Amino acid sequence: MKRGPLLMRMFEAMSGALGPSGWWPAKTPFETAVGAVLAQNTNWGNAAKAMGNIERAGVMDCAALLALTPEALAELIRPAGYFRLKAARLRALLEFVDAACGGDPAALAAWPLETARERLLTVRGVGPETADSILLYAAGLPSFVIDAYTRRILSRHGLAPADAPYDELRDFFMDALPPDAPLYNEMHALIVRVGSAYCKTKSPACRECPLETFGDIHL
DNA sequence: GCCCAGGTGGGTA
DNA sequence: TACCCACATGGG
Repeated sequence: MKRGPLLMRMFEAMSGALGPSGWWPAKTPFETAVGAVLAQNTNWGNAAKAMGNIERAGVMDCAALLALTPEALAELIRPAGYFRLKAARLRALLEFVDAACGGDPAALAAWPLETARERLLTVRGVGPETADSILLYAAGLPSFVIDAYTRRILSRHGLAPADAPYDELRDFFMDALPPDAPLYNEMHALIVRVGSAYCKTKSPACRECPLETFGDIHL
């Protein structure tokens, strides 16, 4: 089976079992971008606690966050882990968003996709996954997001090696699927939902997984 | 107490 | 280029 139809079958299997995702779990493009940094290598629940702290402090805004001292920002985001590191990364992203997007990352949509991506990648602390998350979920541009769950699911179904380079896996999806942001959005959301519920690091747990019988190769 | 979670960048050979 | 490591909290 060609890759496009295969991926669409995978999409249908997950979508049929789980229903619509309504992702990213943030209210605005700005919150989405903040969340993308806070969630790096971190349980979403912890990132959400940090987001709640920012919200309650009344500083969920580019200028307001930039006005905080690095120490105050770090303290607000402590529950997200790596809080000193992430305070510096978040600040770098905020400076970029302020200078290049007038404080709203949704404005990235005014640029061609790969141009916006290259510029985001110049920000210290923004790697390919964070950049693609912002492009897709905050700016609505069709940039497919590869994360740990995507790697694990592809590799467990024999579709790609787990340690393949990021951009290769991104191309794996983008060469096979039409450049459709809502499709990429929901596909990645479903992958994370399936991955976090069924596809654990240890013990494949494919029983009851919507992808248990997907494709010819599965565990 | 141990393992894990929606990465990234810097250092060393 | 290819590893190896630091970064840190909170839940199961």
